Amino acid sequence: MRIATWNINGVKARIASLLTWLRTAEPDIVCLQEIKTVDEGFPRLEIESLGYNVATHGQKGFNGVAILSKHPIEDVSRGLPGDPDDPQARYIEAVVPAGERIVRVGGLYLPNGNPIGGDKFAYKLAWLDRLEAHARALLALEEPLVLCGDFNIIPEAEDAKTPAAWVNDALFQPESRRAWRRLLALGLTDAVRAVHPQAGVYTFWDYQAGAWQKDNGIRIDHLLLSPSAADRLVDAGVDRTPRGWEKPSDHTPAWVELDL
DNA sequence: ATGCCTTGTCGCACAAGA
Repeated sequence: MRIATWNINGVKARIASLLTWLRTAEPDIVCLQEIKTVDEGFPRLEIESLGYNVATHGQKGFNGVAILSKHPIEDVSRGLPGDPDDPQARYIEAVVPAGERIVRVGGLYLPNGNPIGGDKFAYKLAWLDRLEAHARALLALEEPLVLCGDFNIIPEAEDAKTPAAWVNDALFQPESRRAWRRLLALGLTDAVRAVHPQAGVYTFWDYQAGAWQKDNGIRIDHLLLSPSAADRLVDAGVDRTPRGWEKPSDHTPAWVELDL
């Protein structure tokens, strides 16, 4: 069972690349972020024609998340618990049956949080508090769980080509990184870090200033595993190929293979 | 120090991204 996460920066602008990648990478489950469309605008039929089920949590113009799965998608919930008045579409969760077992998948698009010290940074930290509380509740279920998506957090200096450039950015603030470590302290495993502990594994390269050509990247898209999912961890990694295509997203997919 | 690109929007510039 291969589960991937990809911030595609606009599903309508990226549909051809998405279909190509689905055909070649053949992931079982994909969490998408920044679909940037309402549910009615999501290119559902084209994706379903490749054998995927689709669940979306869209929003006009910004944000928006989705889950694609070759297996049935059950018990879908939309929105991160903890603030029913939060209008931003940044979280979707579902249960996917996998043979004798199930896997619970939470797809998330964490707020960017810039500039630091403002309302947006406070929203990011509050969102992280809500995520920690929800993760704690999910871990109590003792299920195979994958919490994945665009966390907008650079966990450590080795997760950036030029960490000094990020010291005043919300993605690399001590508060953001502390919240990340609190998630790990709950018992969640950073799958890509577990398989690739070395520096230089990136998932995002800015469109500007030739960042991709210089490999001036950061690792901000992550897959966190519950203990029972981590027990079944076979492999994990980052698929850099779509970042090199024409009209790419600035993010590229990260993935995990579980023996479910 | 700033913009560098890219997307979507009741567009013809701007917000938001990271």
